[in-house]
Amino acid sequence: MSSKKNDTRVNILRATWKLLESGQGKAVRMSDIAKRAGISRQALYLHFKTRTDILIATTLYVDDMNGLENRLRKSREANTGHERLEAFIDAWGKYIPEIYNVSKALLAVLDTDAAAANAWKGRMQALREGCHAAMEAVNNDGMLSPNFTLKKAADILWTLLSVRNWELLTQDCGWSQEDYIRNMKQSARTLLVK
Amino acid sequence: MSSKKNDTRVNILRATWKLLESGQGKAVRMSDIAKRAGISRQALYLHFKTRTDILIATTLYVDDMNGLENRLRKSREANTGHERLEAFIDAWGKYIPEIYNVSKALLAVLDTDAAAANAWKGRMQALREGCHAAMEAVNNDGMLSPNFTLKKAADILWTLLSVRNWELLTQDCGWSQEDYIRNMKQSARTLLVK
DNA sequence: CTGTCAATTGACACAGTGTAAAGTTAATAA
DNA sequence: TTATTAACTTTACACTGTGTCAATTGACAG
Repeated sequence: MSSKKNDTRVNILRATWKLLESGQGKAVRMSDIAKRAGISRQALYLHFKTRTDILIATTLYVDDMNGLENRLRKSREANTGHERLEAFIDAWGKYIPEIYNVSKALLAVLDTDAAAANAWKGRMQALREGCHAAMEAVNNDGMLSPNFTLKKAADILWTLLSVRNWELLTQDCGWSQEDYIRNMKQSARTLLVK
Repeated sequence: MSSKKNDTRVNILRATWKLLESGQGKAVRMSDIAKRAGISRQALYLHFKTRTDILIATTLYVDDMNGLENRLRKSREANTGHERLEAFIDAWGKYIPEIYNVSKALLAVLDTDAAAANAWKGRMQALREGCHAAMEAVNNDGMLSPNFTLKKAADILWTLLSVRNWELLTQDCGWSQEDYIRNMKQSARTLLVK
C-alpha cells in the first residue's frame, strides 16, 4: 500500500508544512523543502510539477490531517438554525489558526499565480457552501434578517469569515482568538439573524 | 519649479498607473514601465530605488490625483454620528474601485515584500483613524452598540471596509457597486449603531 | 540477469531585478 | 567660447529562483 513513491510524497508535504509552520512568513524555496525532506531539489520534480503544486497539495494534506471535514460536519447536526450558525463559526474560527501559516504561502502567490488562485477559490468554495447551508438553516427557521436575501446573507457571512479578515483582526488589531470567535458570533447574529 | 527630473518622475508614475489600470492584473515589469514612459529601463533607477518604490509612489500619486483627503474630510462635516458613519462609508466605498487596480499591485507583493507591507500598513492606518473617528462620533451621540467597545467597533468597521472584502464581494460574489455601498451601510448600522 | 523504479549529480535555460561603467546630449555658467 | 553638470542611453553583468534535461547509480523483483 505505502509505495516508496508515496512515502516520499508525504515526506515532502510534511517538510513543507513544518517549514511554513516555523518559517513565520519567510518564502520557502524548493531547495529549502528538498533539504528538509532529505532529498535532492530535483527529486521534488519527480513528485510535483511546480512549486505551486506542492503548496496546494500541502494545504489539502493539512486539511486532511486536521479533519476539516469532520469539524464542519458536526455543525450540521445542530437543532436550530441559530445554533448551527454558531457551531459553524466556532468550527471554522478555531480552524483558521491551524492552517493560517500554510495558507499564507498560498495567499502570497494568489495574485500572481493563476493555478494557486484557482486552488484557493475551490477551497473557499467549500466554505462558501457551508455558509450558505448555515444561513439556509436560519432561513428555514424563519429567522433570517429581513435586511438581506439568503444569497446576500451567505455572501456576507463568507466574507466576514475570510482568512484575511481573521488576519486583520488578530494580527493587525491585536484581537485574541477568543475575542475573534466571540465577536464573529455576535456580529453574525446581530447582522443576519432576526 | 517643474524640473526635468520631476517631470520624468511624474511621467513614470503616470505610466505605471496606466499600465496597472489597463493591464488587468498582469504583473507589470520594470521594462514595461520604461517602455510606456518612453525612457530606458535603467533610467527608472535614477528616480526610484526599487520596483516596490515605484508601486508605492504610484498609489500615493493616485490618492493625490483622486483627492482622497478631500473626500474623507467631507464626511467629517456631518451632523449626527450616524450621518457621519454613512458619509464615511459612502466616500470610501466609492473610492475603492478607483484605486483597486493600482492597489492590487501592492497587495500582490504584500506578503513577500516588507517595504510594500509597511507602506500599505501606513496607508491603511489613515483609513483606520477615519473609522475610529466615525465610531467616536456615533459614541458621542450615545448611539454606539452596547455589544462592542469603541475600539472593537472601529476595528470591525475597518475590517468590514477592507479592500480585500470589497474584492470578495464585488469580484467573487458578483455584487454591484450599488449593492456594496448599500449593504455596507446597512451592515455597519445594524452592527455598530444602537 | 535484466528491467525498472526512485533518486542522484551536474549542467543549463530563462525571467526578472538590480548594479556598474562609459558614452551622449543639451542646457547652463564662466 | 569652453567647461561643467544633469539627465539619460547603451551595454554588460551579477544574482536569485524556477524548471528542464541527460547520464548515472543502487535496489530489488521476476
